[in-house]
Amino acid sequence: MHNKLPSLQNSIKDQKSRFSLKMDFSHQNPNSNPNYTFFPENVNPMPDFEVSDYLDLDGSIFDDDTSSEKGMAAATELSGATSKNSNRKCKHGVGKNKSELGVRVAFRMKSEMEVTDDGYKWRKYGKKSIKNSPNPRNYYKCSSVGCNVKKRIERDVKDQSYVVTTYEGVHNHETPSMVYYNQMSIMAPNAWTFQASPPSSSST
DNA sequence: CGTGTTTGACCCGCGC
DNA sequence: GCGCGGGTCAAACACG
Repeated sequence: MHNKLPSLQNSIKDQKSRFSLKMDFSHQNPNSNPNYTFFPENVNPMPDFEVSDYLDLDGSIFDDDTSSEKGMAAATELSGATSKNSNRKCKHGVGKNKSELGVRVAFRMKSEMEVTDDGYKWRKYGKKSIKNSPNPRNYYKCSSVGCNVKKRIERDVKDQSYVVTTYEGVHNHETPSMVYYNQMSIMAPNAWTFQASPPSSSST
């Protein structure tokens, strides 16, 4: 259950932290200027966006608030929808089973947008209408070479205002944004100082 | 022209 | 054995 793998929790929490980072990215253009990560403190970049649950679909549920009930419901649905897949091999061996891919984590968040940018580059490879769900499920693969991480995005059946994002596997690379950030930090460390300062409120 | 999306077809496991 | 449902492929297409 919870204590099966300490590294698992760390991995999940790491993904969550990256996910939080991504929300910052999504406010600005994530690919052009990662230095805009830090939005003005007095501005809520995405007022309708909040991570409510994050789940390990192998059975454990990590909830950091009282929304565990919702998380449980989502986990039940998702595990039901994916349990078969966890036991089967894809026809071409492209799809790996759980043991090969690593952890599977589902984020359930309130968002108007179905596609949110988490800093990684994803390529859509499928779309499927799901039984008992009015909304289709979208399938994405990480575009990075050698990275087999996948994610599924679908709207919550019970609450359409929530989006369920299921990550399968762990990235073996940094986010493109972070790579860019690191490179720029090395090449021109001073270039970042101007924006490290809080946004000037005197602009009004 | 390179890259990403769309979408119909196909494959596979499971339940009946 | 058959049908259903979910996951993936890959050709065609769109776009910058």
